[in-house]
Amino acid sequence: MSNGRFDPNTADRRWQGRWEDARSFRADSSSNKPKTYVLEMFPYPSGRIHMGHVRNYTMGDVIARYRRMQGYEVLHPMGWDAFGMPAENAAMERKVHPGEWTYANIRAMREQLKRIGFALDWEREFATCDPEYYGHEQSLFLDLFEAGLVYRKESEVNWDPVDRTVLANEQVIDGRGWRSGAIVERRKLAQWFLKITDFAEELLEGLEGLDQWPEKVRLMQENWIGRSQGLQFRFRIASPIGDIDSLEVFTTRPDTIFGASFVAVAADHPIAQAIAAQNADAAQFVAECKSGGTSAAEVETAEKKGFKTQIEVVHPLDSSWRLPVYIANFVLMHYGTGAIFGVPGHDQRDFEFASHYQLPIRRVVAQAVELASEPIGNEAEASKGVAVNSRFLDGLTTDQASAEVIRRAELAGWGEGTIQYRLRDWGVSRQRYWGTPIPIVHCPSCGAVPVSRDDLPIVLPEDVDFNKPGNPLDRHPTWKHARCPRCAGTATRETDTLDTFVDSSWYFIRFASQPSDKPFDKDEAEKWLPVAQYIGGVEHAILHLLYARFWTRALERLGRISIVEPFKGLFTQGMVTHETYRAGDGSWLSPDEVKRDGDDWIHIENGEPVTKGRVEKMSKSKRNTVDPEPILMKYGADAVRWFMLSDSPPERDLEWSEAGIEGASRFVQRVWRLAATSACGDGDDISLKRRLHRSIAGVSEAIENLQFNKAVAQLYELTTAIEKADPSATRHEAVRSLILLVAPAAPHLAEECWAELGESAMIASAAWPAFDPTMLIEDEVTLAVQINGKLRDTLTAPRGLDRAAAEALALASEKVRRQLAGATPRKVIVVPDRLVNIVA
RNA sequence: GCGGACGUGGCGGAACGGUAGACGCUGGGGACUUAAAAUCCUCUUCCCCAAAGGGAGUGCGGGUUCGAUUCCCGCCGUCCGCACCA
Repeated sequence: MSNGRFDPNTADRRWQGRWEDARSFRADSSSNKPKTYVLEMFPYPSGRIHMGHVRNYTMGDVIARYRRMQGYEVLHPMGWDAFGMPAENAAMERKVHPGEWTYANIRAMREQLKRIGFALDWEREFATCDPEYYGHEQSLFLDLFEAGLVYRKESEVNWDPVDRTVLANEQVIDGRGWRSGAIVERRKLAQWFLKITDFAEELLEGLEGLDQWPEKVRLMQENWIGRSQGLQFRFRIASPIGDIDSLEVFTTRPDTIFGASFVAVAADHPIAQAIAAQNADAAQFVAECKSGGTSAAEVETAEKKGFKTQIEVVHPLDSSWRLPVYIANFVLMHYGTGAIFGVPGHDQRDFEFASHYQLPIRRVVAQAVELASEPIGNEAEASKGVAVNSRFLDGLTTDQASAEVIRRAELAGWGEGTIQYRLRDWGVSRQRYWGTPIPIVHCPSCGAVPVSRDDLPIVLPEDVDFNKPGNPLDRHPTWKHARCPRCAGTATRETDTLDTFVDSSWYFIRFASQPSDKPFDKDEAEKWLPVAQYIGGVEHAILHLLYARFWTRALERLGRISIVEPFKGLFTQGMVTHETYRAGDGSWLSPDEVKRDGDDWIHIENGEPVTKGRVEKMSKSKRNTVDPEPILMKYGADAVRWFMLSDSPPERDLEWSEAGIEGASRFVQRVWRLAATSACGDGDDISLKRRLHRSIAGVSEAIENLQFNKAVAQLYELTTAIEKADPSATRHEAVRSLILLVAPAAPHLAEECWAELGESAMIASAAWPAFDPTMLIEDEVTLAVQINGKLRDTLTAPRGLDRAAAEALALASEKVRRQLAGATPRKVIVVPDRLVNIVA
């Protein structure tokens, strides 16, 4: 065993078995050690682990193992985000039950994860499709329901008339259903919503405290919540239609109120609907607006169009001033009040609309009062300035004028200063089978009634048929028939299931505490929460993270938990990428279908030339994926883990390459050789000792800052230094320390080396090495000598040399004397122990 | 359109305002070997030069500074998020 190569094929399994037997990574909530919670975003059980998972979980594992070695009790769990559409698709395609398919995938992926040797507490594993988990979720839903945070409202969905199913936006391709190819309709269905908007302000303010989150993610959430302050006010309709006698609008620029030329409402605004009911032309225009696409390109190019109604409204600050009302295609029903007043001079959309319909374009804001009569050019001026042509507002700044208009509106009662959010309530209804059933019963006399808690979990029926279109829950022969929990009359179960984002909004709490009689125990959960370090992809920067933050705050409001932010530290890792290859006919080729031929690439099968494309995210469609499993078989877990941490900074993309994994594998063997050949020598090697302590400090710092690529580089340097050193007691000690430093990233190798060095305990329970700060200070330093900022020489000098001595030393340099050629320096800058800059 | 990030050798990337290119990959040369693999040594930013040495250089143009990859201003390019948000 003490010579030859490290053999991961036997070693990996052996140590994984030892860890499992010793329950090395079980998180003990009764431990006296300080606790920490390391979590990676749990995977969807698609059936196979991909490189993105490997990278994500390797990073988390390094943190978890590093913390454990530092003496923390670490919670590092794993589970499965197991509900969702792919299981239903598989059911349709392969005639397997979604549950059967999902659990088979979980078994396969669990084995794959175990093969990589992650320090996970598998005793806490669960899947969100376990009735136990979603039963608790149903009870939490009822908690929110009782707290008034759940409501039902009509909402539009994408409806596939052939498959008779609701489609997600991503399933609508060019206006057609992805499977049926049928033209998708917009249908209104009564759906359940969670009042996330109640928390808009808190969720926004809370971002400020998240100083261990990437700035980018905080900004994305901030923009998503989209707070804007302004005036909400009512126009009186000159001639009321039916019982509608006023029209409410929202503006962020009340200061431009005297620049109004028109008022416009969205096509689905009640006023537009009322008019369309009486006027065929209006009805046609409304229909046209609804059929327009919402893609970025279409929106960009869509012309601003309107339908002029017969209605006029009265200007709130001048009762003799009438404004025409249009139905306009660019006004959105879901923002503000679904109606606007148009100020063409100072809003680009309004400008385009007014130009089209020859409406007045007035200047009411100028950069200076003197410029009041400057005409508006060929685009709107949205910038702030001073009010002009605005009666009593003239001369006030934009902010002052806005405040004044709000003051008058509130005084006179026709409007009030308000805050609008872009954030909308969270629609959680999904017309699908494979999800958490919404625990509600619809009773003809009592309405929507929550299920009795004694009946939880409401379990999905097993005997479902995916061969017919529509929601299997809805057409199941018996499942939906129920008794009303209130009046015991005949009633119908809700057949919608919850959005899978609900499942992932509290799983991190369940990991921390999993009693069987309730979703979690407050005290137990709070031993671990909040998650100290959460790691996942940026694709979840908005929705998942916002929903989880909301859910946690909602539970806090209900007194169920006393934390408000679930994730203290967040890290978003980059993607794993690979080169792409295309055959002559443009079809994508996978990496194992091509080979190198000098500087070119050829198709192995037929020898034809292959075009090498861009490096892109690994994806099935580009066929540039690399399956981790054969790589793990060939190189072992540690080489793969090591490669995942090397080279690229973790927040950036990592390009997979054969050469890269080879390099990682070489390093694993180098460390093994050092351990296998190290002997207890005699004597101190002070320079190696310094090098070692610098490495311990450097690697620790790099891991703390999640700069794994830097930790890796430092370990390479240390390894080289040890290899080059002569045998000594220091060298043997350095090898021991190296093994400890390498352990979080390459744990199997580390265990094997540790045993080889004669240790009887596992390195999994060893302590992280400490460094001696005095060892970081060198007694000789290299002084850079510059002339006018250009490097001319480097000198070795004792540390702590004073300025005069350093200057003298520099001026004595042969190279400096030659460069100066007798000239007298005008000035000399000395940075002690670093450099001397001679200004000539 | 709005918001943000990034731009350094052949490649991935390092560099408290202070020796640019650590470390890895690739490539060249060499050692060991019958040979190969493995391993080890060595070179590898560009230009001039036999060498010693010199010059240029962190997307482009300016600025601040004794000194700028780093700070400031203005461009160019790439990528990401949001998007008719009133």
